[in-house]
Order: sequence, then structure tokens, then C-alpha cells
Amino acid sequence: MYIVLDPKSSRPIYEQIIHKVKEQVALGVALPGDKVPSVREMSSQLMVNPNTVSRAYRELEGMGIFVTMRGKGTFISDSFRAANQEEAKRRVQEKVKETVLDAIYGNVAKQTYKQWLDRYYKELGGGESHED
Amino acid sequence: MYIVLDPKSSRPIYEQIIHKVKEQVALGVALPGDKVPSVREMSSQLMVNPNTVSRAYRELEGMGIFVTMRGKGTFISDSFRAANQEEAKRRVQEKVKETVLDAIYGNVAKQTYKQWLDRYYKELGGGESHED
Amino acid sequence: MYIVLDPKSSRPIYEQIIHKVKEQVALGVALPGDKVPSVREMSSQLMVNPNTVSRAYRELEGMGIFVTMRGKGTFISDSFRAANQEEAKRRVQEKVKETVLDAIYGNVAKQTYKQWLDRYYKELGGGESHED
Amino acid sequence: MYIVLDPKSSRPIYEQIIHKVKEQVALGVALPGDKVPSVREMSSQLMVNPNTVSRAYRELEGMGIFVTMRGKGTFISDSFRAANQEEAKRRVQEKVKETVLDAIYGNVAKQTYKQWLDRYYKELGGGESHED
DNA sequence: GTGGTCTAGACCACA
DNA sequence: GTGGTCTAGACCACC
Repeated sequence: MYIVLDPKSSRPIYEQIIHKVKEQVALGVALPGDKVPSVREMSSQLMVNPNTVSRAYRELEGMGIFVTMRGKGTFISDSFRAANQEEAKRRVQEKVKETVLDAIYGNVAKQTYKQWLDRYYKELGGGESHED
Repeated sequence: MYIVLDPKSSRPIYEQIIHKVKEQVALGVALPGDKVPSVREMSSQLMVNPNTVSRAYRELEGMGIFVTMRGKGTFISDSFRAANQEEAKRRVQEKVKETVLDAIYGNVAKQTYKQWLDRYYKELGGGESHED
Repeated sequence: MYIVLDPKSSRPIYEQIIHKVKEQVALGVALPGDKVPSVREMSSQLMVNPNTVSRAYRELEGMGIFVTMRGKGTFISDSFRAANQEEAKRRVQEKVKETVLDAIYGNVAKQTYKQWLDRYYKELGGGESHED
Repeated sequence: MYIVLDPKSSRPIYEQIIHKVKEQVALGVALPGDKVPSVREMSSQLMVNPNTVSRAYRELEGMGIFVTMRGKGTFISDSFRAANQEEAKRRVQEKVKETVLDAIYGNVAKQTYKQWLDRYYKELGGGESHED
């Protein structure tokens, strides 16, 4: 798995890692069961402290995206945990509201927004999303 | 202008203020030309450090949403700055992508997302947004 | 809030802190809304690295037991998050099974176990537990 | 003796083995005097490093559950060691306290807990436990 | 003052 | 080899 960070971003490195990993998994670049680079590998690849990578991995495990097997390594989970979904949905909704606000100030028409939406859902979603 | 903050949010207070102000303006609650409470007023209203309000106002002025007239006070601008619009658009697009990613992990269907979109555009935007 | 660690325990320090805090809250020694010692205070009190305390606090926040307000401090949450309860219950059940196994090997009679149970529920529960 | 491990568990494999063996013995599936698979057999059966099995066996012997006879093999002991029983009891009590704490946070009522208790004592212990 | 992030480097448990 | 834990010390954002 190859990841590129944006050193200029004010966003914490561990969050960038989390985000990029989620992206790779959503895109299907990284598949369930795949081995993930070890903390050390990733940290030297990204020129970042192992602790930083470790934290990102720990949180990804907490999200049910990673599974780690002590002494063996870390892997992409083969089943996302469904827990906390309500909470997650609420947060998404908040974020959508926020984004719309920004879109209005950025003079982005609803139509344009919807085009982006279609594009990204297609790119990232792979049709797997099926609501309860 | 009345604003309510969420003291528990991890989001910085000054950002919350910015967000709420933008919301009020988008909703049409605060109209162009309207006088905005002074930093002191606002800070005592919100029980918040004046520095915090001051910073929010400064950034809002930078965005072209506030205009300050020395000795008179701060007002809602009657024309948003068009500058940096490309940049703003790009950021919005990034944010949309991010939100879609979260939506996928939160099991939010595209259709649901679009419903929210329609709702919020209606609530917040009116029909004023017309792209260049 | 006073906490005592067991330096001999093999259990990670951050877990010990989490456990002790949960205990204090359950006992009603620490009440919702109470300010918690700052990371620095706690770390010097316990003679432990601030990062270690920080991690414990972060996880406690994740569990919905702590609420932190940037620049102000950390506080006992006034409402525990109900999310993930099913998952939590399942883990408790596993743990009960395990404990019973240990009890059998430790020659602890069921009756004795139940006495302990009554005692600890009384000590720790405060009668607040009411199942859905 | 057939054992199934959970490779995803964060629990060390050697502990899982210990736990499963104790369970089998408590359930009466493995009886005193029974021969236990050799370290090699077990390790190939579980697809696990022999060192890992070896460690589990060593600890089980330390607990007085296994007895090894040089050149003959390893067997289920016909008498559990009574030594350190006070110590064992104390640890069980600690664990019960801990479990109650988790139960409270997981919103598990005392009644529910007792039901589980009855079930597991019945499943695992039979009526063999008779306190000193 | 507060908590959040990151680095550098160490030691340990596990496989 | 892997990940987990901890320390020491630094800088930053927020209030």
C-alpha cells in the first residue's frame, strides 16, 4: 500500500494516514485480508515516527478497518463493524450541512455538487453501500 | 445576532462562531448592512474570551463576510469577495470527496445524501447561488 | 481525584488509569461535571509520563466518560454514550464465562461468587443500572 | 483434544490455548489421566508455532492441570494442586469486581449477570466445587 | 494555563 | 520479525 502525505496540511499526520487508508480500502486498492505494511515499514516509507503510524493503525483497528495479529502483522479486516452506525450517520449529516454551507459561499451550484457526488460515489463506493 | 455554542465540541470556539455567523447570513437572518455585535458584547453574550471572538471576526472579515468601519463598528458585507473563488471551490470539492468517504463507511446511500443535499440547499441557500 | 497505581502489575499503566477512573466514577466519588486533574497534574501525581496519562484520557473520552474542552480542561461527562452497548454486553458475557472458569479452578463456590456480586453491585452500581 | 483458536483476538495465542484447555477439562471433555497431544501435534493442528504451544503447556503444568512424564508424554493431572489457593481466590475476587464494573457500564443488570452465572456454573462446573 | 501532536529512542511480549 | 508500551522532551493551537 502506497500512501502520500501532504506535509503542508495542518491536518495531523495520523489523521492523514487514517484518511488515506480509508480511501484505499474504499477504492478497492487494498482488499480485505491483505497485509498492511508494518508500522516500521510505513514509518520509514513516510519518513515519519513509528509512534505516529502506530496511533493511526490503532485507531483504524478501533474503527474495524484493520485487524492486528500480534507478532504477525496488521491486515485489512474482512468485515466492517456495524456498531455505532447511528452515531456515524449523524456525524455525516452534520458534515453534509457544513459542506453545503461552504458550497454556497464558494458559489458552487447544487447541480455541480450533485455531479461531484455521483462521481465520488462511483469512484469510491463500488456499489457496496446498501442502507438498512 | 444570537448564537449558541457547543462547549463540548472538540471544534475550536472561534471556528464555531465563524460557522454560526456564516449560517445566519446564509439563512438570511443577518442581512447585508446589518450591524454586528461588538467583540465585547459578543464575548460577554457567549461567556467567552474576547480574544476568541476577535479572532473569529478577523477571519470573517478576511473572507469578505464582515466589513469593519473604524469607530463605527462591524457590519455584514453587502458583497462577497469574488477573489480566491477557484481556491474555495477546490476546497469544497475536497470536502465533498471526504464526506462521501465518510458516508460510505457510515452506510449512507447516495439517495439519502442527495435528500440531505436538497434539504440543506433549500434551508440555507435559497435559489441565490448561480454559477459563473 | 486521587488514584493509586500498582507498579508491580503487568497491566499497562494507561489501562490501570482507565480502570481506576471508571471505578471512581461508578462509585460516585467523581461526579458528572467535575473537573479532572490536568494531564500534567495527573502525570506528576502518578510519577508517570504525560503521554501515558494523555492516552488514558483520550480513550476515556472515546468511551464517553470524559469530555474535554480545549484550553479549559477535562471533565466528567454528564451523560454516558449508549452506543455500542450490544457489543459491550457481549464482551461482559465472555468475561463472566471466563471468571466462572477461574472461580471453579480457584475452588470458589457459586454462593460465594454471588455474595461478591451483591457486594460489588451495591458498592459500585448505586442502583443506576436499569436494563433496556 | 480439539481446540479452535480465534486468530483475530488480541489475546495472545498461548493464553487462548490455556483457556481452551481449562474449558475442556472443566467440561469433562478431557478427563484426568488422559493423554494430551504432543506439542508438535498440537502446533501442527493449530497451525501455530511450536514455541507458542510449548509455553502454554508449561504454564498449564505450573497450574497443576498438566503432568508431564519424561519420555511418555503429557497428561491431564488427576489432582489439582491446592497450593496458592488463597492467592487464586484473591485474583478471582479482583476479576469479579472488574467484571461488575464493566457490567455496570455495559448496562447489564445484576439479575442478568446472575442468570449467566447460573448457566456457566452449570455448563462448566457441575456440582464439583465444594469450598474448604 | 490547557490538551494535541510529534519525535527519538528504549524495552518488552508475542510468534 | 511483529506490534505494544513507556519515557523524555519539544512545539503548537486554543483560551
